[in-house]
Amino acid sequence: MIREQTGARQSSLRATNLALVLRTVCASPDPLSRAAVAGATGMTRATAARLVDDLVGGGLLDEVERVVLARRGRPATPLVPGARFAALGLQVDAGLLAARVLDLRGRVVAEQVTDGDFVGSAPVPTLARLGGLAADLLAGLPRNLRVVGTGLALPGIVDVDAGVLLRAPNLGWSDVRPADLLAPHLPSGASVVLGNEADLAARTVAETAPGRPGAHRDFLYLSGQIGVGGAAVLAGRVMSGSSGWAGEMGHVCVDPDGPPCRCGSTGCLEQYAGRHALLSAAGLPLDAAPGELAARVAAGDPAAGRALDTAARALGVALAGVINVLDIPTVVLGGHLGELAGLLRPAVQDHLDRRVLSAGWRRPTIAAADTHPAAGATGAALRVLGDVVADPARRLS
Amino acid sequence: MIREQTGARQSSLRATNLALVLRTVCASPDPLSRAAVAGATGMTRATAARLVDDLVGGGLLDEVERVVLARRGRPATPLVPGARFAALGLQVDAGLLAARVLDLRGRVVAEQVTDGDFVGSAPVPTLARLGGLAADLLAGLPRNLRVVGTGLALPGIVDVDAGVLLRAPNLGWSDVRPADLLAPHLPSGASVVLGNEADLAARTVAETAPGRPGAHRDFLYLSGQIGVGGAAVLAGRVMSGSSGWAGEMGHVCVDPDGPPCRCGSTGCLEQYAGRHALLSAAGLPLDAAPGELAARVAAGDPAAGRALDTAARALGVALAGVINVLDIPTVVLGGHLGELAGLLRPAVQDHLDRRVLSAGWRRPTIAAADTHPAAGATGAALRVLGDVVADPARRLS
DNA sequence: GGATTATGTTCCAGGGCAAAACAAAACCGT
DNA sequence: ACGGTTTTGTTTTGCCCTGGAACATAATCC
Repeated sequence: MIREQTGARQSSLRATNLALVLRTVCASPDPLSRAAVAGATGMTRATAARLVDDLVGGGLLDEVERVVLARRGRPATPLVPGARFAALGLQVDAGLLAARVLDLRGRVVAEQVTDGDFVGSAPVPTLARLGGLAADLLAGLPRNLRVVGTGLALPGIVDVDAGVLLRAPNLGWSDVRPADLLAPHLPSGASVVLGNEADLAARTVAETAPGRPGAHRDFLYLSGQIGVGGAAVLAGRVMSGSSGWAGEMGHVCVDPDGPPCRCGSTGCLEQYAGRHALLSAAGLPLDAAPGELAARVAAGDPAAGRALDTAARALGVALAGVINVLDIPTVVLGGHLGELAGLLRPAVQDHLDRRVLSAGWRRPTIAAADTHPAAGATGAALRVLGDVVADPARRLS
Repeated sequence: MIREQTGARQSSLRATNLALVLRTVCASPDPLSRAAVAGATGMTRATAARLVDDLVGGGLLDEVERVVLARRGRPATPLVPGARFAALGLQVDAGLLAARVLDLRGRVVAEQVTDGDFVGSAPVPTLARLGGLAADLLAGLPRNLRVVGTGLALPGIVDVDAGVLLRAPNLGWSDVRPADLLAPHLPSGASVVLGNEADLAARTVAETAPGRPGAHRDFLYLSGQIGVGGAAVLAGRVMSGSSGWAGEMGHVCVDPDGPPCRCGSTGCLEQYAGRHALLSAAGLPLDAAPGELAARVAAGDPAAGRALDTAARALGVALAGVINVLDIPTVVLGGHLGELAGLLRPAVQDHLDRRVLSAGWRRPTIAAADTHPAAGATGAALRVLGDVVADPARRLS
């Protein structure tokens, strides 16, 4: 007999409503009162107040000083997400290591980002170095801050459930269990959740703080790194696929007769719009900044212009295919593609208008992510805090 | 103030559990007893029995005669989905009109399928004719059968919420509101839910009866019609995109330098693997059966072989892209592609193995749907009955 | 024919929310 | 200054739903 799903009981009701209240407060751009929570959720003030009290008791919500407000009636007690809860977000990328502590309000409590070249590095020392960064960060935190978990963003294919990095081409890693290597540096018993870097970067676009919706809720995120990663976000949730390996948009085939890709296929998007591909097609060194390419295009350099056109065409073809399948007509460009968004947009838009079937009804839009460095680390922390927001009852008990 | 979501109350709890019980019984291949429901859901026998009693009272579950079973203890009362509830599924396709009544047990209570050529037909008479079919069907039903709603499968882009068929290229229809045209023939007050034909056909793969899981739960469905439609199914749910326009896999670009498509793009999958494209590339008339093509390939006809190879390559390229983005490594072929699945599989599999990034960890599989004619009509009925299973409380009150 | 066993039912207690009355703390007007 | 008004937060009461345990039922087994 297969357990379909567990039946809901009174405590489930409570857990659901606690989550709803916390989510409502987190989602609001400015502090809500108990009465406002009741209004937003349709609950009675009595019920909302009781749930809020419990959340405040557990530290998941804080009552803050009321600012002067010229309004009639008894003054409200403003509620904000609890500052005591935080999560550690880590990131390993080809060019950097990052550790960042984010609290439930979405504030960066502490961070440490170090540049470096980790292409072809060995997993053990690299993760040990990252663990060291994390340990330093945690040691300097206020005593009363509760770090509820750790997330780690990795540039490759990750088996989330098993906690294994299967393959990270840019790092040259495969079959690594980072949690085991990080454990010595983290507080004992701390769990480490893995995630794909693009998925987690996309999450920072979907939510600006734990539970707070960002500028877009439905979009395709394209992360321009050495390769090209991506993620599809629907209703604010990153689609991770049936095994969490989704979002490899860099290997969508743009031209079956195109150049071979190291993945074994031919004509992958990455071969046209990846950072290395773009720069070398423009005749620039591989470590040049995207801004340099933009400057050359502006100066009328024909090779640079051609490289950009080729990339735009490839992006258009690949994205149109994805949009036709998923019906998500908003594209957010991150990484070097975000920096070049201004130059890429006209041509990409043109291709999308022509190749997306529903373009006549809803024209696809292209936006640039305002990426901060190491967005993956922030996303990893958001991922952990998202669990807290989704099930606060577990933290109360 | 935006209403986040409504708070859960006692009645929500009950509604959730009623749905859970009904879903559990529907999902089970053979009848369950009250105690078995309790076991499967983790509820106590008392609670499960109470919920079952309510569902039986409302006709959503039936107690059936117990067959002799050599087991100790008080004999159980077998429960099955209620036979009183049914839904009407309709379908308009380029080659047929169909009306089918499906009950909650997934049995076809009545059906009527008529062939015809509706390419370039006028919406009003065609839908009137379909309405006539439906009316005849409904008139002949047993008096005690409750038809809870109507679903309509259409071969085109549908705005589900607005109830508008935006564009159906094969029919030559655009901006049609079928509900208005069907209403005169249906019982007054009956609602008509629209859906894309491929989405609904995919649903028949995902569930064999209302709430009963089919052979696959996560798969890409490709429906070979005149064009090529499709749907992505994740966890048994058809992904309809942010506006319900998803699944247009026929217009994924396979080769940007390929032949122009009537959609305005170039090198769409449909131009290689669509029924017309395949047949004409093989030198067959457009109304030939897929079996004829298969026969020619078997006989060693070079043109037919080339057509099939081209289609397989295009399918491989397009599907690999989708699998890389969505991580759904199971493909189910329907329509003429299903009939040719045996011949297509080796080459498509080959392309997928090479182009899917995660193929090394989980090899993509290709299956053929055992399509019955007018699967869209069945899917449309399943869609309506799915609402009943999802919220039985509404039917009790 | 009694013991055993599994199913279905009945009864009571506890937890959680709704509704309404009540208390509190501000602003407004005279 | 002081009562009226208004909005927020709290308390009380009642209802609904599930859990748990005891009981009733209907078969098989020995």
